[in-house]
Amino acid sequence: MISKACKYGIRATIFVASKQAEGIKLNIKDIAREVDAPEAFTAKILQVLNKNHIITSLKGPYGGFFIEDYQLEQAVINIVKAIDGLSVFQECGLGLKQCSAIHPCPMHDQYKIARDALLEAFQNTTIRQLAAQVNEGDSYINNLQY
Amino acid sequence: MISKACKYGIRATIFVASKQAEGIKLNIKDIAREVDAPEAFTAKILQVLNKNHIITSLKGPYGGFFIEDYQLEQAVINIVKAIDGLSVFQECGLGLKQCSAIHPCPMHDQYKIARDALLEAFQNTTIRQLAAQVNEGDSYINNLQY
DNA sequence: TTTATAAAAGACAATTTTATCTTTTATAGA
DNA sequence: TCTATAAAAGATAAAATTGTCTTTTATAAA
Repeated sequence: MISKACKYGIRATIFVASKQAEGIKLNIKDIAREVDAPEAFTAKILQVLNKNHIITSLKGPYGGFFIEDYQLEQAVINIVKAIDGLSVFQECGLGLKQCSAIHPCPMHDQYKIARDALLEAFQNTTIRQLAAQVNEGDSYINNLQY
Repeated sequence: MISKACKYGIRATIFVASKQAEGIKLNIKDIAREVDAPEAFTAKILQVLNKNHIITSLKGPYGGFFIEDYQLEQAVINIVKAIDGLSVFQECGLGLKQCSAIHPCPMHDQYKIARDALLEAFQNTTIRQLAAQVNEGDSYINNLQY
């Protein structure tokens, strides 16, 4: 569906966003711990997110990751775009290289409904909205430990 | 979303199903060529499909793959189940190990809509329906060559 | 300017998925 | 029974994804 890297990236972004009000910078270790993702791998992903202006980073002491106001308004699809690309939202459900209304695979219509629902989910949701949910305690970005 | 193996498997099954009326058996080479999939890999996938009673195979001369009447009525989700398992239809969109109404990820509701649409697509479609579409020339299981 | 800190960059390793090749087994017909 | 045929099974290989470790670069404060 969406790569693990991308899922880690979204969770990390939401976490950073959820701390924006506090005006602090977060380091890799804290982010990885919070979202339950491998630290070094998370570092690589955060690098990509910074390069794509999803979040912002600053090196050195008192450095770390944070998110700027305008970045909070971005739709989550931009995170997917930065890490996985947009192909999930375009590809054929049965793997045909070209699949469209004029040369459809047998599942084209039904699959398109699901794929468009996915697109809508990621397109119509901003990072700010997700962070707010977490801050209000309505949802979570980490795993329950049992 | 769904593995390449699974997509090959669905296309192969539809092809075999589309030839049912002719009462012939198809060999690996012909199936692989038709659905534009690597031959040896397709062989492995057909093996799994046979084991899971999605299609039927017979060894030896005049052998090959075919589909029986009762197998045509199966929903495509059974192919996915045989090859990838059902986790796509259950997993969290952000990769949480447990994500449900009581411990939701921030995208739970929107993602569930897409995931359920996907489930519906695969659950409410039978192999017979897809084969019929192909036979009527309304859709395709191979790539256009350009 | 020096030192400590934290991310960036680069090299590498493990795992999973995709793909191929060889040998074995089943089966039909001569 | 022998032979030819086609799938099954098994062993590998290649590629992609996930994950780790080390070195370099930027920056803030003393």
